[in-house]
Amino acid sequence: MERKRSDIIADEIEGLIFDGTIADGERLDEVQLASRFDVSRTPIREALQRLAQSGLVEQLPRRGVFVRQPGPVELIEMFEVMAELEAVCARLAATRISDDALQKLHETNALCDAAVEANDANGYFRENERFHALVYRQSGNSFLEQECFRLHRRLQPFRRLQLRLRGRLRQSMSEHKAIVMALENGDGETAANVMRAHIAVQGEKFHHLMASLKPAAE
Amino acid sequence: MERKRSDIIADEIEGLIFDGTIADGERLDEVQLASRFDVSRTPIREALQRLAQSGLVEQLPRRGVFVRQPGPVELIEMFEVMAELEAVCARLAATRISDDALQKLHETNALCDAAVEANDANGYFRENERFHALVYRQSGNSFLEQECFRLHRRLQPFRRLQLRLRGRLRQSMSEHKAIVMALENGDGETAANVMRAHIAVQGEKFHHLMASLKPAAE
DNA sequence: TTGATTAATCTTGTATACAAAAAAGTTGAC
DNA sequence: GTCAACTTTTTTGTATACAAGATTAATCAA
Repeated sequence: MERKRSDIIADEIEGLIFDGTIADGERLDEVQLASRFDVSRTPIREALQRLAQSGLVEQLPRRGVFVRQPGPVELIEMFEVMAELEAVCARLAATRISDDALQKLHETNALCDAAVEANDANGYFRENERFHALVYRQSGNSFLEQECFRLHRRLQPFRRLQLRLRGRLRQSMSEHKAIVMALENGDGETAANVMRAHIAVQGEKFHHLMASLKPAAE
Repeated sequence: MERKRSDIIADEIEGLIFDGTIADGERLDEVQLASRFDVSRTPIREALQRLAQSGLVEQLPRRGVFVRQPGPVELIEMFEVMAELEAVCARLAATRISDDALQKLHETNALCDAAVEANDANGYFRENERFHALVYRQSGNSFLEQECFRLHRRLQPFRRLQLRLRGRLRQSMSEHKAIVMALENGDGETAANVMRAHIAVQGEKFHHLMASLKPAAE
């Protein structure tokens, strides 16, 4: 199934927002975007409506659409929900996971480990994504899986920042291992608790996240 | 903030799908809908894209949009996620709820009780909604609250069916009371577990849900 | 009759034209 | 100089026109 043009444009605009080309609070001019992407206003409007529904921009009727980056409070809230959703995945996965998937988790963790040793942040990031995607899948609930991906995607630009914390990679790795161990033991509660703590914004992570928001806030 | 026309149309189309005017799998003809609502294709297309994003219809590029009602498996999955989300709300609310909100929960339950005695299904339904909305709010996480409302709304047409179960109302009431008690005690785990079981589709509820789907399945 | 190839029709996707509302600019009174 | 009412311009929302892909119908060969 091929993608629609407006979906591609929506993704591109999303990119422009994430990389700061379009700043928070700024109005997204339809004609300007139309000329930038060399299309008419119609597909631009479709893309903007898609972004409005995903919450990345706010659409004020008859006034225009504006970039609305989440503030500190909303961001904390979103991470809390992400932590809870992933915790649910972990708990459900504990009783539903396949041996094959457990094997894959071990493999992914090994690659993660190697990336940490090699100080390969990108490699770590990639395998980390894979780890979490595997847990989503092993929840055995594809609707839950989709919801997790949706929120994960929305938090992506902020999530990446977290990993920059000194020593965070190693701690994150040990949490991954604890999660896999709990899954192997079929201990859903432990898996959920570790996963929740793994995602949750707390302690130094909180301060770091706040610090990363400073520039956008002023 | 006034609503957009296409949003109103989207809601109306949603209604047409829910009340069976437009059946599952049917194609939503743009020109037909345009003449029905006496507008051009433009706002119809906007409405359809909104519905596509909410998952109520599926949009196949260059082919059209089709009603896609959830099948049994997806429905069970959605209810499982709803149960987990509400359980999270309950657990968080246990440590965050205000005295005022606890008071309101008691009041709502009293009205619920009265509706059960009076065999007032609609009244029960209304107060039940209020009860759950209060718990969402008291999670202290407005993003979570919104997500709960979103899924709740999507499950609404199926949720209503559940209450028709003989004796379900009284059991549901006692579950509500157990939840409030747990919240009063600040016992998040109990509140979460009771709430999860309260929403989850299991036992007779499962068979009832399946039975209600039969007509649409054949 | 069946099957495949091509032509006609229908439907979606995009561009443009128009209407209506909001924002910006201007004029004039005080 | 400031504020208010009016005018102009800009911008969104809607309708319509056009382009291109998909579906259906039709033609023709085996």
